[in-house]
Amino acid sequence: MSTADDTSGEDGPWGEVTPEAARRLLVAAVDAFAERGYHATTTRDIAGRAGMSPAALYIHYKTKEELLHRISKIGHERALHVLEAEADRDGTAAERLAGAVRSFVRWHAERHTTARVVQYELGALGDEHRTEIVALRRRSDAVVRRIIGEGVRNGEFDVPDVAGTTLAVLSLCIDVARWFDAQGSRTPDEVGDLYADLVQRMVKVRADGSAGPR
Amino acid sequence: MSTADDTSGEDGPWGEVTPEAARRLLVAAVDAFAERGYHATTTRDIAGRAGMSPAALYIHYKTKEELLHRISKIGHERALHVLEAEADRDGTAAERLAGAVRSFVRWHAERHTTARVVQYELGALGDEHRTEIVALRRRSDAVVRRIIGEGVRNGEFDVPDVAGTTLAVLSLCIDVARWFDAQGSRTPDEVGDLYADLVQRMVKVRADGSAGPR
DNA sequence: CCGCGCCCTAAGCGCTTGCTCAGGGTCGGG
DNA sequence: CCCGACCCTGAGCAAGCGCTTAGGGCGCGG
Repeated sequence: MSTADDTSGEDGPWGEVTPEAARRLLVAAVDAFAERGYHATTTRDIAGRAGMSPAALYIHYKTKEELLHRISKIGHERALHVLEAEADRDGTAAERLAGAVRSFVRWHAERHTTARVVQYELGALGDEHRTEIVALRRRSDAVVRRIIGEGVRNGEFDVPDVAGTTLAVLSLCIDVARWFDAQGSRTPDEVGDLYADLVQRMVKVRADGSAGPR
Repeated sequence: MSTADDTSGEDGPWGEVTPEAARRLLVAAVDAFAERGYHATTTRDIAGRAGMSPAALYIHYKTKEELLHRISKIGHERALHVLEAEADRDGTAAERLAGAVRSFVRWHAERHTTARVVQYELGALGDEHRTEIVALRRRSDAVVRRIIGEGVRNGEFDVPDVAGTTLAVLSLCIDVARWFDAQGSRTPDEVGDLYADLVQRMVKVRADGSAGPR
């Protein structure tokens, strides 16, 4: 019946999708795409979950791919917003990195249904739509890279390969969407705290004075 | 410890697929599944890449899903073998963990086409086939957990949450298959070294005597 | 009451899908 | 020469796909 989507702290993740019927279709599409994948989901399935006939979908969306694009764009924007909000706070680089990882991971765990579509189904987008989304992802990368770079510059962090470590941190967070199980024993908060700690350890200078590898 | 177990070479990992035509079909399927995804790949596409007619596929495989199963099973077995070989070496827990991560990551980068199919398309397997594969994945988890647990017990590692950290380490390695780009600037060896170092930092005790989080 | 616009549906079109099947090359043993 | 055995193909079937179109139900100004 209901999905894990209604546990959000905001009044509604898809509140900005304006005609109510269009929103119902979009939420149904998120569930279906997350469960079966984009290509294995039929327009009849989406419409059925929204309580409509297959034809109703095409009143609100031009194609099935446009639905995916809307989901992917809004999802990426939300995730990027979460990341930027933490990155723009005051505090040490370590505090901001921990906050960013914690919030970003929590978002991917809480909203793992959406996140799975957003992360898994990039390849199903058309060419122009995909390049638009890839630009959003590059901004996420830039946010994390900036924090790590600042930490390195002011001596908080010891990171020989900033670009590679940024990639690894983002990869770690994003992959939460793949394995997180709402029925499992870990809450999104717990995973966020665990990951924030692990990432801290990856970047912080070590008191024993050992330099980086090589 | 076996000497002639080298899996390198161009046709490398699929040597055990015995009729040559069946192997050609399987390699074609790996490429197609990795490029477009299982559900977006047609049997005509696979057969075409192998230089055969669509009907030829069904002489060697009963269904398209059986092809995916064969790929997924062999891929998981190879990856697990790589992991276990490093875990069974002599040395400290830190050395074995670093070796396991380095080899596992290198495998996912070098063979990222196969790895992508293996990791992305689990959900497209039938029920019995999927449970069989999930059992293999649990064994990978057990291997890493054992090393980390040993390091904790003998004081090499400081890991408050062994199960969670194991999950994170495996997630980090596996996700390499998603983002690794053969045309990119990083070689599989470089990524393996980088990741082995990052994982070391995640688990090793810190000389400044700080305890874990909380 | 009518008539118009807004949403929606029943029906179905053209095409592709996974898969089947009767038959055709080729080759070694009689 | 014929013979199955072995692999493979051309043609195609039933089902399902994304998407379209003609029209129905309903609220509302007149």
